[in-house]
Amino acid sequence: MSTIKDVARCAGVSIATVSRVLNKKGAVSPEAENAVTLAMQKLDYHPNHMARALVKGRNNTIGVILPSFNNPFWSEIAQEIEKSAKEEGYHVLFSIAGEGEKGMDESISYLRASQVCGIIQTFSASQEVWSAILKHVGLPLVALISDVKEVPSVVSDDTQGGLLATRHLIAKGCKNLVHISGDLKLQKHADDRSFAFIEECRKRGVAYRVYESCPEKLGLEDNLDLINRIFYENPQMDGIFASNDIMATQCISYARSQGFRIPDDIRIVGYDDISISALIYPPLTTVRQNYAQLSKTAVRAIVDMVHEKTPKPLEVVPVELIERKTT
Amino acid sequence: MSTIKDVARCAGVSIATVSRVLNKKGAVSPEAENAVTLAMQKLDYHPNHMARALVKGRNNTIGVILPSFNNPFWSEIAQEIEKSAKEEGYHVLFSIAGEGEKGMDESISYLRASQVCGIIQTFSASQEVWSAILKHVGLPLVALISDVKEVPSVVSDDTQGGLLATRHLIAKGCKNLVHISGDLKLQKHADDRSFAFIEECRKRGVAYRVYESCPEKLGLEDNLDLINRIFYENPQMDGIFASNDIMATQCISYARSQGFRIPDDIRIVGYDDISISALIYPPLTTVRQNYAQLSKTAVRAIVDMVHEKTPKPLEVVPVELIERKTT
DNA sequence: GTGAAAGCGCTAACAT
DNA sequence: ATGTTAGCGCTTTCAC
Repeated sequence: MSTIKDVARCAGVSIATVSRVLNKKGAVSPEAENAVTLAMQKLDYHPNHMARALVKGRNNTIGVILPSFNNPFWSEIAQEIEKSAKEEGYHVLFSIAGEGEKGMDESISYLRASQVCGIIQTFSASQEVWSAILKHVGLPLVALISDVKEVPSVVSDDTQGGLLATRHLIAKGCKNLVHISGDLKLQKHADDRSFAFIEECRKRGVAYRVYESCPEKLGLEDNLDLINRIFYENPQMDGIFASNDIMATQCISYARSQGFRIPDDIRIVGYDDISISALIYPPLTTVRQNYAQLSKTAVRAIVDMVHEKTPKPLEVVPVELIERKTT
Repeated sequence: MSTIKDVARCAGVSIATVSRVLNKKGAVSPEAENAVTLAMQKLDYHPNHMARALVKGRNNTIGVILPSFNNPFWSEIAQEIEKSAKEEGYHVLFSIAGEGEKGMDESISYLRASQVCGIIQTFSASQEVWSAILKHVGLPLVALISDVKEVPSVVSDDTQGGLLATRHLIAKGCKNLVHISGDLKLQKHADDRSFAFIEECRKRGVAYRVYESCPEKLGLEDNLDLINRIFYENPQMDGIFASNDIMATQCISYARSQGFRIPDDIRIVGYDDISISALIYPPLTTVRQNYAQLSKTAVRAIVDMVHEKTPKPLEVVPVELIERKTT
């Protein structure tokens, strides 16, 4: 790998000049510039990010902590963050957090050691874990999806999402609703979907029941057990609001395998609108999270913080009900 | 952010000593070690990866180029690579390649500039593109999924996969098969699935037809057009072998929406076994690619190359037919 | 066992 | 307009 020195020698100039044309900073004569450009090509020169980051103390890289790539939801988020970051001239360094607090600590450690200039954190964690982390981050940090009091957060309008889903089900004539929530112990922003569901059912006098699932466990089998139980315990059930599309998909499969017709016997609405939701049969009615805007806002917030601007403490991104064929 | 200097000062030793305890290299007195450890904790010190990489000329980071996160297939690969790399003591830097040759060039540029010590490349590209790239990589490179002559490659046993799928369909009594292949112009290893399909049909005297799809386009709608056409042109069709699970899922949806019963009227087998395939209804019969072994082998190959060992030019990972309910 | 010093590839004053 | 030089934070000889 050739270095700036090689280029300088080859072009017959000093390294400072090379650096100047590299960064388009400072004045360089056309001849020199030409010589340098040529030399760079000839030597197939690629500037060393590390060295540059070292001297500038900055990386132009945003660290992103994800719980996993298992749920396509996170992949979509990852992809959009990458895109938004690129538009702002930043790179992205992903870290998949292992289980529990330790996993998250490791991720943060890694990202800090990599000198990222900010971290987007998507992992839901209890308040205590957050507090512990916040003590020693010393880096711009924003929470995406999960909402944390002490940190600028960007979330979907989950109350609205819950409302939209519930009202839609009721409007379609459902009288006996079941909601499958995420892990309510984590105090996630997503819990608002569940609260909205409950409140709306109460207000409208619709019978309802809430079941709590252990989410990020990817316990696909655990989910199945839960769904099994739900169907057993709720023979009257005519509508399900699942807190994510994977769960909704599993409900559809279970229902169909038991001979229920969808939407005639049971109506189902999901949450997220991951890309397969439109592909399955019947295509899933769901609440779409705006991945692009979610990601862009989070990236924007990091960039702001890097530039010493203080972003809004909470950004709420609108959601949208996508009516397809399961309702 | 505290540096090694701060730690040294705080511990009352030289930076060399700090470096020694940091790397557990060279002899350090217990007292000194203690003082340093304490100082590191007190200052919340995190060694700077960049600086370390700069001086060592190595990163312990493997670069991975992916076409997108859109198909869950790639997410699963990404996740497994991360896992395998961690086990080998490496980090992973993902780069999502944009469209075409330029996107790939940019990705490679970025990864090289980031001083990764090797690149795992999953993107299918034409032979010319590959040749152009190979000229100036100067870095351990391995091709995953896509098979490239000049580069150590790790692939699934796609011939076997195609055979398994085709035989299974025939064994179930199908007489009129359709295969939806990927983009055959790219000369991917995956094309072997198609060749195996064709050969087996010929050998067994089963009527067949092959349709080519433009894959990585995520043209979900394009896919739909194609499927539509396939059903229109093949009223006799009683079995489909799709080259990936997403496509298979779309076939199922289309078939069901047209009133076909699965598997009674049409049997469908997919390829990949992405995690949702087991969740949809009916659960998809498919050829499972062994993500874990695929990834581990690729990582292993990079590590070998870093250590100046030459890996096998081609590793073929077995596949497995997972029979579920669409056949 | 420990410290001083050189240098990894680069940028940013400071000279010229 | 261009070159010289001092570091960025770290590892690694080489003395002591």
